[in-house]
Amino acid sequence: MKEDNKQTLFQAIADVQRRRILEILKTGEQSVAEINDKLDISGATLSHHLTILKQADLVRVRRAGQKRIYTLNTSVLEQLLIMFKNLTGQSGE
Amino acid sequence: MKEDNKQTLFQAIADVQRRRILEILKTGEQSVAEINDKLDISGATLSHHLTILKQADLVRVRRAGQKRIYTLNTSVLEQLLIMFKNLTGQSGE
DNA sequence: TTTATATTTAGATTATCATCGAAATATCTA
DNA sequence: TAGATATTTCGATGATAATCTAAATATAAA
Repeated sequence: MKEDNKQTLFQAIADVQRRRILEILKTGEQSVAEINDKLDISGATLSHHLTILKQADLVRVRRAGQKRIYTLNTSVLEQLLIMFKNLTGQSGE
Repeated sequence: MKEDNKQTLFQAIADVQRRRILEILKTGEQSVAEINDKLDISGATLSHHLTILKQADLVRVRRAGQKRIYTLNTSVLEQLLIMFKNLTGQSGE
């Protein structure tokens, strides 16, 4: 993975709200409004965070009527875990 | 682990120079000057990054004459790996 | 004890980032 | 088509953060 993408990924998970969004999405795909119910930030701020997570390819979106449904992208999460192991030399076992 | 410490950890690894420092230390303990030889930043900036890594408890220091020798703190790296796995929902195997 | 070496601290600058309210866009429904 | 709902975009603001040079501190050597 290119260093730029790596940086985008590590940066994306550096924010506590974005990590919360990822954990919320772990429980299943959800609309923006549903995610927003579980956080204490404005819609504009949530939208901003979702943009960053999208850029990092950590989440995917699809439309459903007026709603937009966000899901986790597990393959990138796997890559992230591998990069972390490489970073630290931890085998994880 | 407290959310504050978690944030400190994720923040610490969000910077590319600090990740480089961790990778440099993977090859073994080193003095500040030795680390600096492998990076293209000023001594002051390196010192700043080392402070942040120390606060996150990702590295440890000991003195040896005028030098200060930095080492990785593997136990915190293990904890961080666990947090990564939790975040990503990946078993890692 | 003066000088050299190693590293940190101080202070300043510039850039990035999280956040908000308001406005814009897009879709659906009546 | 008009109004309601869902989400994003705009523009601004305050807070952090990365970086540098210069000065300070600490240790070692001459």
